[in-house]
Amino acid sequence: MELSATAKAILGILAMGPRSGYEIKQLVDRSTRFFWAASYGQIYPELKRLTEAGLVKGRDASTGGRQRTVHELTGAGEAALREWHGSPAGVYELRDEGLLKIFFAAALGEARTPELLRQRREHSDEVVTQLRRVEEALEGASDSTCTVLRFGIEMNEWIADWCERTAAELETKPKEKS
Amino acid sequence: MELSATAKAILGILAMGPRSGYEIKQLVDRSTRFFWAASYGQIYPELKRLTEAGLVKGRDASTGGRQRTVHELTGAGEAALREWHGSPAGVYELRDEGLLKIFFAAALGEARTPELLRQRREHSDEVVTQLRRVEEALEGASDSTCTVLRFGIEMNEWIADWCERTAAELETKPKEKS
DNA sequence: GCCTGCATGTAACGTGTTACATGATTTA
DNA sequence: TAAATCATGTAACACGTTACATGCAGGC
Repeated sequence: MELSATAKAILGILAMGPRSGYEIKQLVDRSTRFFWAASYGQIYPELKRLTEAGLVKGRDASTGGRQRTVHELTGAGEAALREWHGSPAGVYELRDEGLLKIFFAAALGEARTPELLRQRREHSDEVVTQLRRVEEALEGASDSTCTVLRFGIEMNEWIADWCERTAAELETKPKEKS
Repeated sequence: MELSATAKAILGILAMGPRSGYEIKQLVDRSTRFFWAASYGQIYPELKRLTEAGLVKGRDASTGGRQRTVHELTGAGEAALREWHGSPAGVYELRDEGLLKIFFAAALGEARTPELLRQRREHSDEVVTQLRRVEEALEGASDSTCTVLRFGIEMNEWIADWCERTAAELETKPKEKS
C-alpha cells in the first residue's frame, strides 16, 4: 500500500486521536506546516480515498444542523502507518527562492549578496517567531512532536545567524578575489 | 511578467552564459538541485515558452547531424530577471519525511526517536558529501554561487550535529516527563 | 559493433494550490 | 445583525516527475 504525501500526514495525525477534516487542517497548519504542508483540496479527497481503502473510518458527529464527520484509524490504517514509519529514507525537497537569488547575484553583476542574505535572515526570524508561538500553545507536550518543533526553531536560528555573519564578512572584505 | 519556478532558474542560469537545454539541466543537477530542482519535462517546454515570450532567443549550434540549440537572454529576458531579482520575499517550501516520522513517533508509542534522528542525520551526511564534491569541481569560483554552496554544506553539517546530539540526549535521559 | 554521453522532446500521470460554493453556529 | 469560525467539498489550474522515443558522436 503506497501512501501519498497527504495520506502520511493524515494517518499520522489520526494516530494522535480522531479528528474531522477541518481539525486535521488546523493541526497541520499549526504544527507540520513548516516541513509538510497540506490543503483542503488534498485532505478531503484523500480522506475519502482512505475511507474507501479501509484505512480510515468516519463517524457522524453532527451537532444539530452542522455537519461533522470525525475520522479515526482502522486496524489496517494503523498497520499501513507503522509500515511506512518503519520504512527507510523518504522524500526530502527544498525550494528556497532566497537562496536562488543569492546564487545568481554575481551573474547579474550586483553586489547585493549581503542585502539578500539579510532578506533570507528576516524570513528565518519570522519562522522562529511563529514556531515559538506554537511551542507556547503546545506547552508541556514533552514528546517527539516537541523534538521536531525544537529542531525547527534552532535550525532557523542557526540560519539567521549564518546569514548575518556571512553578510557582515562580505561587507568587511568586499572582494578578496576576482 | 510572472515567472514560473523553472523560468527563474533558466533565466538566471542563462545570465551566467548561453547554454543548451541539456547543459542547463546538467548545471541545475550539479548546483541548485538541493534548493531548486528542475527536470527535462519542465525545462524544454519552458524554454519554448520563454522564446515565444521574447525573453530568450535560441541560436542553432548543431555540429554535423547532431542537433543543438544554444539559448541566451534577450534584453527583455534580462529585464524580467532583474525585476524578479529585486522583488521581495518569495517561495519557501520544505518537505521532509524524516521530520514527519519523528513527529509521529510518540503517537505510535514507539521509542524510536533516537533511531529516526540518526537516519535523518545520515541523510544530511550524504548531502554534505555530495556538496563537497561539487565544491571541488567548482573550485575558485569565489562569488555568490560559492556562498550558497557553503551555506548548504554548513547547514547540513549543523543538522547532522543536532540530530546526533539530540539522539544522545534522549538516550541518556529517556523520559524526563510524561 | 556496442556502450556511453550529448541532445531534444512529449505523453501520462500524480500532486497540490486557489478559488469558489454552501451553510451552520458562535461571538461581539 | 454582522463578522468570525466551524465545516465540507469541488473544479480549474499549475506544477513537476517519470518514462519513453528518437537519434548522433566518440571511444573502446
